This record gives sequence, structure tokens and C-alpha cells, in this order.
Amino acid sequence: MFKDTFCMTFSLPQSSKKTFSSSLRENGLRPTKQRACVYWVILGKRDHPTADDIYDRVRKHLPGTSFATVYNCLETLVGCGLVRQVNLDRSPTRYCPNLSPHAHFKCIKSGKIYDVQIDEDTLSRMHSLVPEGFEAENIDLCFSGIRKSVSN
Amino acid sequence: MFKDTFCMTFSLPQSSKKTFSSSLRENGLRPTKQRACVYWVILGKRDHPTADDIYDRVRKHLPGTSFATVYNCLETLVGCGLVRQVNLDRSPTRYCPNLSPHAHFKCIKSGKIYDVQIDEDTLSRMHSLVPEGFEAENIDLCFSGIRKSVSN
DNA sequence: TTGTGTAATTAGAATAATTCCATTTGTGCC
DNA sequence: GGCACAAATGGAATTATTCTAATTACACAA
Repeated sequence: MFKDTFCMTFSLPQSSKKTFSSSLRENGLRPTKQRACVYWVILGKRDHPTADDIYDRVRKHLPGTSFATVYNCLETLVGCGLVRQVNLDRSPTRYCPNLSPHAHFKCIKSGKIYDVQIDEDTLSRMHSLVPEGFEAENIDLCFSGIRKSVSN
Repeated sequence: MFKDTFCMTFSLPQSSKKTFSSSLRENGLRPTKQRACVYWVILGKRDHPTADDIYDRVRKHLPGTSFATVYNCLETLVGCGLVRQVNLDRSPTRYCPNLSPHAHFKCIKSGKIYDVQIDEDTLSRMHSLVPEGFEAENIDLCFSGIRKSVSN
């Protein structure tokens, strides 16, 4: 009856939908409903979900989705630059749609992860640490400690 | 005949031996030969070995050593602050005896990892990114990219 | 020395996140 | 409508690491 049943339970906002489709198309990939849903889930709740979290959330809307698909979609989205992978120590990889240069703070009490903005100045200073002959394509900065004041 | 047979094939330099024993004792732990060997191996070749690498190297000198022991020893040494754990993306954890504040650079071509010194100034600047109400105990900074110039 | 209690080590099983594989399903195009 | 290929699927495989239960080694007291 409805070919796109999934549209009834989730849909990307116009702006994101455009970035989403064009990013994929630029890479010769198709904007499928699974990919859209994974992207939508990551945009929707910015709590740095793991693949597991994403799997659960996606399946609320596309119940047939497999783990392999979630991993495939994540890889694709990361490859297209639509989401970023966040790896903190050995814990499961997390995903975040914040593409601006930022660091992460992990509260070792609650396990929560917070984005920390990096100003241009500090960013370029960090870049200048890289010695002659090395070309840094990527910087990862991560703090860990505790969040005080607020009872968490 | 020799109770400490292992001493014939590896031994910590006097200075390290002291730090080693006292660090452990301060934490109510014993300086065993396995722990000494793991520490010695990490000090000896500073190529950021994985647990696997360390296992191989240790077994050249203490053939009976098990994987569990290597992991136990590493955990102990990290806990005592004698070595540092280095986690880069999802690859196996690496270990390094450089305790001064430093970052890492991973060459995505060769897989090699290099230490990058961080000057006090940049370090404190990075620290000041941490927002009010958060107390950072640890900073991890890691670059990835390629090493140019030298053919590697 | 000789027990004795506890810490450390051991081998192997178990776990957890992720990747692989072989098959099926979906889509764009003639 | 059928063909070619991309994407998704379920389940098996992999890999780093942790756990478990049993054994061994050591520190200290008797």
C-alpha cells in the first residue's frame, strides 16, 4: 500500500535531507531508508550513541534492520563525512553529528560524553606541535575526569 | 641451582629497578619477575608495543608466561603509573614508558606511532578549554596522518 | 626450617564489539 | 519485465580482552 512505510515514523528535516542525499550521491552511493534512519537517529539524540544504541533506536522505526546494516550504514556515513566516530579508550565506538572541530570530555563517574569547543587559536597551536615532516590530517583531543557542581 | 634464572636473560638497569620496586611497594604490590620483565620489555624497545608484542618479547625470556599474566602485569604497571596506555581508534591498546606529557602521531601509511612533545604553554591552553564545572584528570591528544620526506 | 594465608600466575573458557560471508532483496535502466 | 549491480540480511567468524577456577610462589609467624 505504502511503498515508503518508514516515512510515517521518521523523516529527516528538509535541510539535513539535502546534505544527506547529496553527500551520498557525491560518493556514488544511494540514499537508502536504512542509511537515512541511522543518520536521523544520530541527529535526533546527540548523546554520542554506540552502534548498539543506534541499532535499538533504528529498530523502533525499521524493525527488520540488522546489526550488519547498522555497521555498514555507519561506515558509509563516516566515509561521506556526515558523522564522526568518537573513540575513547577501549569502550565501544560512539557516533556524533557535530562536524565542527571539537574535543570530548568523558565523565568517568557517569560515563557521559560532552562536546568541548576548540577555538581557532588553540587549534592552530595544537597543530603546530606536529613536527617537521609529518602531515596531520586529523586531531583527536579528549579529556577525562569528573563533572563537578551538577549532581549527576 | 639459580633461583633467579631469569636474571641471566634480562635485568632492569639500577635506576629503573628502584623506581619499579618502590612504585609497586607503595601500592602494596610485589615486584615479581613477570612484572619486571614486562616493564623491562617496554623500556627496552619504545615502539609502542601491543599486549601481543609484549607477550612475544616476554616469552623469549620467561617462556612460561601466559597472556593473562601479561595483561595482569600491564594493568598493574599502568595502575602504578610506571607505563601509559595509548589507545588510538579501535586498534589494540599500546603501551609506552614515556611519562612526560606528550601526544601521539600515528602514520596511517606505516602504522607507526611517534611521540610528540607538548610544551607547557600549549598544554595549559588545552586545559583551559575544559568548561566550568568539569575537572579534567587526563588529556589525550592524538594526530593521525602521514609522515612525509623520509621514505617509510 | 616449616606451615599458612594471601598475592600472583596459569590455562583455557567466556565475552563483547566488530567484521566477514554467502545469500537475498531492492533499484535504476534498457 | 528483465538484467546488473548496490545494499541489506542472518549468522558465523574474528580479535582483543577479561574472567574463572586451580596452581604456584612468597612473606611472615611459629
